[in-house]
Amino acid sequence: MVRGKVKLRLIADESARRAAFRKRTKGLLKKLDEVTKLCDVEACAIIYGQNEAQPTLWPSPEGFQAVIHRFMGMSEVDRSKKMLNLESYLQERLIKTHEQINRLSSENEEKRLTLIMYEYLAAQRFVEKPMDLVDLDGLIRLLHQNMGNIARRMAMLNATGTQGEASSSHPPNQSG
Amino acid sequence: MVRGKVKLRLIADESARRAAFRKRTKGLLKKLDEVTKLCDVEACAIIYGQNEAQPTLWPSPEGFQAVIHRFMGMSEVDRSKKMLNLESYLQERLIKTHEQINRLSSENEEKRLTLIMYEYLAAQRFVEKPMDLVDLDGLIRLLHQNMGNIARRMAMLNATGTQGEASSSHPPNQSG
DNA sequence: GCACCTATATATAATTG
DNA sequence: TCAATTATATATAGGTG
Repeated sequence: MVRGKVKLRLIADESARRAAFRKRTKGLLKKLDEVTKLCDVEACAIIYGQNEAQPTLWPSPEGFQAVIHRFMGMSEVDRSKKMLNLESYLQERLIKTHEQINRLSSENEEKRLTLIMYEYLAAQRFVEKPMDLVDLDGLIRLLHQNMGNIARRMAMLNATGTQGEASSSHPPNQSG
Repeated sequence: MVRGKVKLRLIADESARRAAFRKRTKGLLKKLDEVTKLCDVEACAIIYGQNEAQPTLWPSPEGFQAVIHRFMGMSEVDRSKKMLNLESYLQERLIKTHEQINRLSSENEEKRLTLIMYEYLAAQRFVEKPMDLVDLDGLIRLLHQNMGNIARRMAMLNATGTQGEASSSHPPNQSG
């Protein structure tokens, strides 16, 4: 019997498949480690094993996050334009949101969403200064209490600054 | 001279390093392809090459996004608890936000933020039904126009349903 | 720089304990 | 199931055009 050589399709035998998965994942991560060290590049990977509760993150949960955040941030160069269409990315997020709405319940989820809200408001300058980064509960209360003011300011800006066109991209065109 | 064997540290010669990078990246992606096919697992990877304008995404920009969204969604099981601390994740986002505030200018960024806002409102049920997924500009107008109503409903919910505690995590404690 | 080549190093399928 | 072994397949460093 020939050793080695397998066809490039799903390994039928389950335990053999798991064995192959363990070995190959190990090999893969080693290669990843090598290429990043040898060539000084940043990289990360995630592998969702069949029976694994947790996906494998490389180089580490934190390292993985860091690289993903770099990617998701899309703020260094305008990678985004060539890599993925922004509109379709937004639409995908929107769809995801709808899928998730029916599942929302936990307090943590509420916190997450409130923070997202804060991101929006801060970016739009509807809230003035960085709030305490630690007290999320306080942040939530603060946002809710201030919704009236925020809405007012939004309405004002909307009334004065509206371009009103739903067509193609032209910047707001206001000087310093 | 001995062929093969290199030490696991940065390759000093630039062109040799780039050659190694190309070869090894190719090999790496092949291995990734193999393990996913042989063992039927979901995986993705991103590699930021030194001189590359775009990072290499595997299996494709779209496939990469899909896996990352699965990960970022954190809604299948409660991976999040073990994998990363939610609070620290939120804080990191918050810091990122502040870093980005000073750079915001493009219309696209405004759209992205508005959509984030919408995610929040939809999840909180402050907007009733899925808006048209295509007309982002319309969505933006709609949100701005409705901020008054939204704020009113928020204030009401806040007044009636407030738990008011800023302490540790305890669920709202409401039965069926 | 790239494509190919070939010697060598490495990864791993199949087997054994 | 896991670890170790070993035969084989594959990846790749260094070389050539």
